[in-house]
Amino acid sequence: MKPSIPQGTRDFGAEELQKRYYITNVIRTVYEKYGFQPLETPTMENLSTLTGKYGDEGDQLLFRIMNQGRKVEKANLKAFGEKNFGKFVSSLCDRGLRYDLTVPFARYVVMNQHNLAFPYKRYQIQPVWRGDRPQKGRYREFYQCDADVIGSESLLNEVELTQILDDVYTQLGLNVEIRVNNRKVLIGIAEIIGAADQFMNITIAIDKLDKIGIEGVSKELVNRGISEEAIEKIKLFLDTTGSNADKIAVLERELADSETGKKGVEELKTFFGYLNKLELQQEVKLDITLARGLNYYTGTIYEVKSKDAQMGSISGGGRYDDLTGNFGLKGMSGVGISFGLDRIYDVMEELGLFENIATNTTKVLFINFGGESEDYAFQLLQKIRQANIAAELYPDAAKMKKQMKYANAKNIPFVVFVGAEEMQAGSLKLKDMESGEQQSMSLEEAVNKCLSV
RNA sequence: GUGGUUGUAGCUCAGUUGGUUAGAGCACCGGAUUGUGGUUCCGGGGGCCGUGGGUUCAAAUCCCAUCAUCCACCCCA
Repeated sequence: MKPSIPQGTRDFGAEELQKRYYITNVIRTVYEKYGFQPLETPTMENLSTLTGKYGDEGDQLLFRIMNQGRKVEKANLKAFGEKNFGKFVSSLCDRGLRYDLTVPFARYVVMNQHNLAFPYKRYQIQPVWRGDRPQKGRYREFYQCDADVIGSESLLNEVELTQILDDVYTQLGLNVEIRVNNRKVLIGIAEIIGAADQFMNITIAIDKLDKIGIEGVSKELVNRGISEEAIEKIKLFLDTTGSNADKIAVLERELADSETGKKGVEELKTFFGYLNKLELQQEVKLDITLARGLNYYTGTIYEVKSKDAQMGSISGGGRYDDLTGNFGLKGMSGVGISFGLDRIYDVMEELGLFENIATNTTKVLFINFGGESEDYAFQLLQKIRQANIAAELYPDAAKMKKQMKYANAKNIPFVVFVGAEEMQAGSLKLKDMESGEQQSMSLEEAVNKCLSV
């Protein structure tokens, strides 16, 4: 049998993991600096928790887990006979793999509402699964690094999440554009042009502006059944250029007749008002065409893209007013962001940003000469580890060449020889593998030398 | 879900109009070198040519199917 792994999944070796840990450590540290606390939830959730939260498209991408044992009796054989396989499969599955971290978080909040201190700020770094066709920057199993605040409507939360985005990407050495918009503004636009019921169709179409241009968007809108008159009005909004303040001024003027729109504009003004008093490293841009985000977003929405690499969004997020409402807890507004670890990794790899990352490996390899010297080296090994130095003794008295090659392959900077001479003298011989220099010294001297690197 | 790309050694890839025993580089193993690696030199092991079927005297090469892969669309991190 040829070994293989499922489509869209990957193994991560030592080198990749070191880099991935580096990224998540930066994110975790920043999250904690802003007062977020960790949470982990199960890999699988009940399907009733997951379905209906991500739109039809999302539901189709959910990985379902087939029932086992007698539970297969629940299978809807009638649906199978009618070739309604979607329904048939659903009748066979009660659970699924988590599709994101936000919905499990909402479920957790509702289940633990009496024990949590609100506003509750949690971060969560775990894999999620989507039954998408894999391609560049898209995997079926990938890590999200989420932070959410729930139980507070203050826009200060939005501001702080933006600071977190800025802080993390600056620390990682990435040059990004943080795009911000507000769903209420989008709803306002839909109202003003007299197509409030077409809100989703409109946002999906205008979201593609930077990809297919204004003509492409017009065509898309026509296809989605929007009237010519409405499309002309939409174009007025899409043409808006200039600074964030300029754009807000235009929105304020044009959306004066929409209550929801006005609210959205107010929120943007407050948000940018705070933001302008901060010194951020990355560019934060109001983008009226930004519409992405899952179904549940209702206010501010975020999206982050690398300026130097071609890659979809590497972070996303937004405010959702009623995520916990589905689970019976009303009036809980939340806002959150998510870093896409795998895409950030791909971008950093492409830009060569990992070159300066110190990879932790064994610092010292003891060459094994067998017999008494093996025993002696083993004792020294214990002492060097007590000094908190990562060290290992080659477990077999293999040929010197083989042991040295092992040190090279693992990028071990120091090799220690303890043979008959050294045992006699009570010393050891330390070799610097990079320079090739070696000298006899005491254990203490060797420890100091290793610690100095 | 739709469209396309590519599947040959552990890895990256050659392989002519179908024609002897399918190659190279890197990696691996052994030797030159029994207490010193990276460089060099010599030697060696490794392949159901993705899988199944078909055409042919003859298939890595042509045809069909299937699986996998990467890319684009859709959607998203």
